[in-house]
Amino acid sequence: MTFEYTPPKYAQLIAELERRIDSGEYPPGSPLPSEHQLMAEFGMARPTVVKALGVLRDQGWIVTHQGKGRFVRGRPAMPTAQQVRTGRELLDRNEAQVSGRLLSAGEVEAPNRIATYLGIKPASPVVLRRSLVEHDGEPIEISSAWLPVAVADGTALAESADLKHGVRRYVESAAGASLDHIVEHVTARNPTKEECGLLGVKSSAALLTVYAVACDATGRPWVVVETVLPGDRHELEDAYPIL
Amino acid sequence: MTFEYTPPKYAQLIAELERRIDSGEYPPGSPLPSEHQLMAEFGMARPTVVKALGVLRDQGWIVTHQGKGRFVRGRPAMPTAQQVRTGRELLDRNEAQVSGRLLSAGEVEAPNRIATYLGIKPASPVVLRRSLVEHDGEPIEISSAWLPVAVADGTALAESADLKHGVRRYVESAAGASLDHIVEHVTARNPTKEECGLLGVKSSAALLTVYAVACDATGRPWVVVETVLPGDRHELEDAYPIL
DNA sequence: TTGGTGCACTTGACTGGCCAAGTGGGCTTC
DNA sequence: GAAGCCCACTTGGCCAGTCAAGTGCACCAA
Repeated sequence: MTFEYTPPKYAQLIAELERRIDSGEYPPGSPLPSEHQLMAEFGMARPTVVKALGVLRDQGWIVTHQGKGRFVRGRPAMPTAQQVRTGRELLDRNEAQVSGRLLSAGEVEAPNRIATYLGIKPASPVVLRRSLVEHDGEPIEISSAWLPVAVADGTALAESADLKHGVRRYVESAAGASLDHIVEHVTARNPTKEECGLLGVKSSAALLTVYAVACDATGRPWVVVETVLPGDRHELEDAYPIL
Repeated sequence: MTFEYTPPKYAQLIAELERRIDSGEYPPGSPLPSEHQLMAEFGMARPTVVKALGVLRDQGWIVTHQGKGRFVRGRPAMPTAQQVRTGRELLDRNEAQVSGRLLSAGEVEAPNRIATYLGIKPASPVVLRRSLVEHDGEPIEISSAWLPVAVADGTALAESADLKHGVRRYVESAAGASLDHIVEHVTARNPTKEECGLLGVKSSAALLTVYAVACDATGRPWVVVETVLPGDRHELEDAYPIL
């Protein structure tokens, strides 16, 4: 019994056209072969050709002008499935894979900012799990996760043992739903005394802090992951289309 | 002579299904009517129904499981056409509309960071246009635009007069191509002496700095717009999907 | 020369139909 | 009763063709 997988025809056409654009055979600005030419060359019906071209348009490879044709834009410079984002990385980070040490794991009163993000009353009890992340023996980052006690209850998140998986896995099983999107808040501030000692920076240093609120598909927040980085050693990168 | 515009059938189906999901008629988690049921109800052929459902899936309204059906997720919480982004706002900002004053406009040597972003040699000549932005008489932000002289030449960008349009307009006409996407770099640092005076902050304050590199479709950088904000008075927000 | 007409070519929207593949429940058979 | 098969229903993929709408150029007439 053999399992042969042949991709759908339209996917083959997509791959071939991407190859030709990448190779320079279809340089940016040049017109693509018309739908009928592609039908003839690849032996496909028109809807199949159109479907493939629609995907290429949605991904930014080409632009179409009704009555004129389709024109090459080039390999989309924007990574279509976005790049590494701070919040996503924090959510899926595995404590066993990054070197560092757990600072605390337990119940605290929610600071105003965290309470706002989680949609709960200030000073409500939340579970805070905080770690110092090191690289080559140097402290580089303090990362924290804040959850309502109702979510953290019964999970390993409030325990002092290393987590086997990222925070996301625990939250999703407690939530019974999958996390859908992240809202990030970035700001700069001076360190607290504790952070000075942990990160080994002066009290006048500028810290970059990122709060990432992870929500389900209905927009309900489930967890806030936070990271604090010395600004002189790190920068965040992000890319997005204009308009 | 009358011009009546009737949207395509598939667009009408999209609108109607979005309405039903929004109204709660199709609550989250519930199955949508099958393709054949929708064909019967709306009098459309199957490809038309499938096209509409494909758009709803791409926009995050529904999920599909082959063999089982399509299921409602709810109104996508992620704004599909993204929200206001710092870099985009800077690029399209009109000097006549924001209150502030021009600090400088002319040729300087490119700092290392700017030269790297623009893909030119450090200390190459670039045109720097820098403004102090105020709100209610208080300084809140220093915004700058950096361009290779070849791009700025012949435009109003190097002149001391107020710009009639945003930077983007001038760059696009000089480039002969439209700007396609932005790569943002965010970091935190202490202010320079000059910035202390302009922004009215202490020398130990934490400043949030955003560098936005605007590129065309081929990834070539054309301009860097920069903003410097006191971290205690501003924060950046961004939302994106998980996976 | 200039202006307008018409046609060829392009993409957009839609129809009606086909077969394949995944899912789940009911039925048959052991 | 349990295992396995079959079938109905779902979505995925594909085809052949129609009509509409936008673009540009060749051609023709004033």
